[in-house]
Order: sequence, then structure tokens, then C-alpha cells
Amino acid sequence: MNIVLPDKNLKTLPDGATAAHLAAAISPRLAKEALAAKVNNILADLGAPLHDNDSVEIITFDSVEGKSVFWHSSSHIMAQAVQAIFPSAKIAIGPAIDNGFYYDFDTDKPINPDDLPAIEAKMKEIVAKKTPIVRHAVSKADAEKYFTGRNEPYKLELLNDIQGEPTLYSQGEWQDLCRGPHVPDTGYIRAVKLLSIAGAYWRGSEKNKMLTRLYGISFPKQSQLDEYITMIEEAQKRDHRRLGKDLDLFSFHAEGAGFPFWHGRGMVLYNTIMDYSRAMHVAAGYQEVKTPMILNEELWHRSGHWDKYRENMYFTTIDEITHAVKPMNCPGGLLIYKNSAHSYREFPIKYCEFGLVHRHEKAGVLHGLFRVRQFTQDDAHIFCLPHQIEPQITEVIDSITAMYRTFGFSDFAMELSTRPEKFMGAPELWDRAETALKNVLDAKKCAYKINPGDGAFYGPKIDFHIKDCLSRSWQCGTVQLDFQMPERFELEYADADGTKKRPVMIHRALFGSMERFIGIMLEHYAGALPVWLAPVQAKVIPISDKSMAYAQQVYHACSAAGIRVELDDRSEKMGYKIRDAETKKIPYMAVVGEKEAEAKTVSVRRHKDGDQGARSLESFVSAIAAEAKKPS
RNA sequence: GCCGAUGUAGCUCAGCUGAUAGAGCAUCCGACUUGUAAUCGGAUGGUCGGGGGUUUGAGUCCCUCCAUCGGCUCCA
Repeated sequence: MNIVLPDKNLKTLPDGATAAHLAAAISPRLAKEALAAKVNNILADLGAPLHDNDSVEIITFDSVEGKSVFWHSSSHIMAQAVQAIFPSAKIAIGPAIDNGFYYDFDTDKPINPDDLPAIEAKMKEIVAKKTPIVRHAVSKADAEKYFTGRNEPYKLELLNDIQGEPTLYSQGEWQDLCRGPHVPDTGYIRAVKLLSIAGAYWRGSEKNKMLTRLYGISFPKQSQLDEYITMIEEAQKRDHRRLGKDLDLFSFHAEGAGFPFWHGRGMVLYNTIMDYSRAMHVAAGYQEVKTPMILNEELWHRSGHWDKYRENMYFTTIDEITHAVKPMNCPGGLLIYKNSAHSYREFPIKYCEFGLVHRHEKAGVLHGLFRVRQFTQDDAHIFCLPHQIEPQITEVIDSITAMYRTFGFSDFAMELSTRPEKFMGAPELWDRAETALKNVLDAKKCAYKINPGDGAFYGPKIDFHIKDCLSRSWQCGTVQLDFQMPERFELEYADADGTKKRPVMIHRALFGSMERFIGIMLEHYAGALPVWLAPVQAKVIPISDKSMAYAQQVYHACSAAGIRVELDDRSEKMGYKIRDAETKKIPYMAVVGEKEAEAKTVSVRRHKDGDQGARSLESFVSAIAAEAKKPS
């Protein structure tokens, strides 16, 4: 029979050959690295028989699919090991994820981190046996009998939902309900490490029982595992919570969980970003506004927040009337709009606001600057005519894209979120709004993912997501189209013919949350911020007290040029001061001694890059001042 | 909110099966006056997250609350 390879070449194999035979026929190396196959674009086991004219691609660990198969098999081995050690543990589900695998268990007593080494050791035993992993097509009745006998309620529940005949995969005595494919035998999983234990709800619903989830990672080679562990350790060093502490930017205190305290250096960074954003908005024709943080209950009923968002709001009483601390800025913007009569000639009307919002996030979800209870949105509300919707959304997407590039992000994901369960307004309006957003994305040829049901309660949205140091993805920018608020607040404008009409509202934020964006940026740069953002741009380091006078001169020259500069006048060795400045990730160090004082120069040292040699004080100052200017 | 873990000096951590706490760094004082990632000596610093309990005796054991970490659920 003939097999079509990915490069369209044909390979002739004897009848009855499998994907494993094909791999062997192509090269010994591929035979060794093969994990599974893609037959006519469907993933299959290496042992799957091939047929004449099949298109076959051999899958190795190098591909995303290969990793997924490898990790899926690893999760089965982990489950077998757990049941060997905890015979009463019930197995739930165990898939591969982006970075490794997990398996959920229901256990009598909790599995502790102390138990992980024993489970790992058991896994290694199973791996050492090189037990074949075999696919079995069985009848539903047989599968049911098997899992009933094993007393596996979760598997029975899953089985119940399967259409058609189920498949089981066995490795020796142990079997699991699984679509597959899997690696040919347990011996493939040579390097494995269990990473963490966590709770996870059965089928992802908080109404269900919480199971114990074990996370792990595995590789075909030990060296790859070592590399991965080193990579994780490096990534953890750039955790923004760590950097915030080390660089003295911000802190958190038990006195107010989820409420960040910004320190002096952190505020420099914060204000630099805010100044940049403000200038950008003014240039784009926005009017900056500021609306109150506390507004009465009635307003929140009118906006719909009371019904849809109350659990996340904070309240206070003023003169016996309940007031809410704003969780969003939109109602304030709406009141400003309503404060005067509007003409169709004015549109688009664009209000922007650095809006400080408070949201009661559940205790367990707080996470550094990424998830807080108080944050500032670079919010804006655009009121426009229906035909301006698409151009306005296009403009917003362009400015988000451009701004992220300015801050060094080229890798971000876009997601379109559609009507949620808790929604306001007519479904037809929602359809219109969703279509408008989709049209813009399609016209701009943006790659995006659709999140059904993830929209805001008043409208669908396009979100921008950036990944943190451990590749967890966080939403930053957002564009939301809203036909509801104008309706609820009875917004009007006079059209050309003098009739009153209703404008459309667009909510948008570019950073999303200043706090979250700063956190992401710190991780992105591992704390070594570009000069224009660095809280301290240059440190003057005198070699000894003898050159202190000249060091002060250098300091004042920098300071006068607007450079954020500090002088290290401590009675310490130069090496000590350099080390200190390096650990603080200060981009420039100006080392000055008697030689420099004599020649009116500075010895320039760049963070990480080391000694750059001497240059004149004047050119040093102008070079940094130029680099420190914010990008246009 | 849920599951699990953790909480000892400003920071990073040690403190075995219970006998009222230690190190390094930081800080302060003194000496050194130095050429590209840590000079030397000395000193200060902790009701061991809060509260309750068991015990002759608790950093250590138990309960509870708070915070943090990893996830789940939820979200910018």
C-alpha cells in the first residue's frame, strides 16, 4: 500500500503495516522519537493499522500534539501510581495542558506534598516496566461493568455522557476510559516531576465536590526536565511581587488585603505611564474627566450594576442613604453626558478618566497587582452615532496595538466575548453589537478567539490578553460596545432633522488596569525597565570620598537635565555600590574618581552590560536625557 | 468562596521527637579612601501572624481567625 507523507511523497509499505512501521521505514531516529501519528489529520496510536492512500504524519515530542500525547500518557501513569498508593482514591479526569498534565482524584484523606516523592517513585517503577499501553474498543456495557467493579463513580458519569462506543486504554492491570491516543508503552515517560497539588471542582462547577488535582510535567529526557525546572526558577525570579519588594516599588499589607501601597519609586513609574497615557488621549481628542468614587444607590439600580454586580460592590451610608463605591466608571460618564444637550455634530464625544474603582474580589483570587480590590482603569467612554461604531472601534484597537508595542509587547492575544447568561437588553441588539465587533476584527485581519458567554452584562467585548512570566494569561485592554446604558439613562442628541435620537456608547480601556499592566510590564522586563520608565535612571558612584565633590557636580548636571539620578555617597567600596545599583536594576551608573574629575568625564556602566568606558560628562548627560524621553 | 500548603528580626532562612530563639544580608557606630557585582570590626533588632486551648512548661501539639502561596470557581 502507499502512504502519503506530509511532504506529499509516497512511501510503499506492506499491507497491515502500522504507523510505527512507517516511522521505522522513514528513519531509525524517527522510529525512536515517534510517539503517535496523525492519520488523515486525526491523531492515532502508533500501533494503528494504516490503509492504502492514507496521509500520515509521525508525531514526536517536538510538536504541540506530541507533547499533548506524551503528557496525557504521563497523567495516566500518575493516576495508576496514585491508586497503587491510595487504593481508595477515585479517578476523575486527567488531561494534558499547555505545560504538563494533571489528574483529578477523590480521596478519603488529602494527598500532601510529602506524598509526592512516593507517587513519583511509583511512577518511575511503572515506567521502568515498559508496560505496553493498549487501546481497547469495548461496548458501553462492558466498560460500565468494569468501572462499576472498580467502584469509579466519576468514570461511570463520564461514560454515561459518551455517544457511541467507548474506548479504554490499559497499561497492565490498570485501565482508564480514554479517547487516546497514547505513547506505545510506559517506558517512554523517562523524566517526570510532580509539581503541585490543588483543589479543583468536579466538572469545573463550584456546586460540585472539590477534588484533589495533582499537576506534573514530564519529558522524554532527564536533561529536558532539568532545563524546564531551571526555566521555572528563572521565571519565578521575575515574579512582579518579588520585584515590587526588591525594587521598593509597592507593597501589600494584611491591614488591607488586595489594596496596593505604592512607594516613592513605584509612583514614579506609575506617574510616568499615566503621563504618557494622558498625552496620548489628549492627542486623540479625548476630554479627561473625573467622576466621584461614591454615588448613591439609585444610580446603580438605574445602571443595572445593582442587579448584576452587587456581590462585588462595597457600600457605605451617607445621611441614611446607601451609597456604593464605584466598581466601574461608566455611570459617572453618563451623568456628564446628560448634563447638557447634544447635537449630532459633536460626535464622537470621547471622555477619558483615570478611574479608581473598588471591587470586592473573593479572598482566594487576589494575586499581587494582577488581581486587586482597588485599581485604576485608564477608562474612556465614547458616545457616537451608529455609523461611527466600526471606525471608532478600529481606532481603539489601533491605539491599543500601538501602545502595547511602545511598552515592548508584541505578543498579545485578542478575544471576542459574547452575550453572557446574566445579560441586559434585547438579544437583537446584542447580535448587532457582536456583529459590529466581529466585522472590525475581520476587516483588520486580526487573529482572535471567541469566548462565548464572557461578555459584560451590558454588551459584548474585545479583550486583549498578555501573558505573565509563568505564561498565565491576563486580560488588559478591553473594548465594549453598549446599547444598554444609553437606553437606561435615556441619552439623547438632536439629529440633523431636529428629532431626538439615542447615541451608542463604547467603553474601552487600553491598559485595562494600571496596576495589572505595571505588574505585567515588570515581569516582561524582569524589572530592568527601559530608561524612560526606570524609577531611577542613573546612579552616580564616587570611587572614594576624595572624588565626592566632582560626584556631586555630576549628580547636579544630570538632575538639571531632568534625569532621575541618585548619588551613592556612602562610605563603601566602589564594587559594593556597583553591586547595589546592579541589583536595583538601575540602567546607568556613572563611576567617577580622580581621573574623571580631572578630565571632566564619567566612566559609564550599563546595567548587565558592564563597563562602557569613559565619556565626557556633557555627552553622558545629553545621551541619557535623550534616551529618557518618552517615545512619541 | 472552595481545596491544599505556608506564616520565626526590614529581607532570605535555620530552629530534631515540647524546656521562653539563631545565621547571613540590610540598618546604626567605628576603622579603611578604595578603579567596575559584596572591606573589616562592633552594636541594635523578634510578646516566633492574632486569639484561645492542652501541658509543670508551647516557636514546636490542638482549635479558631487573619494574611500569603499554588490551584479551582470568578474577573481588569
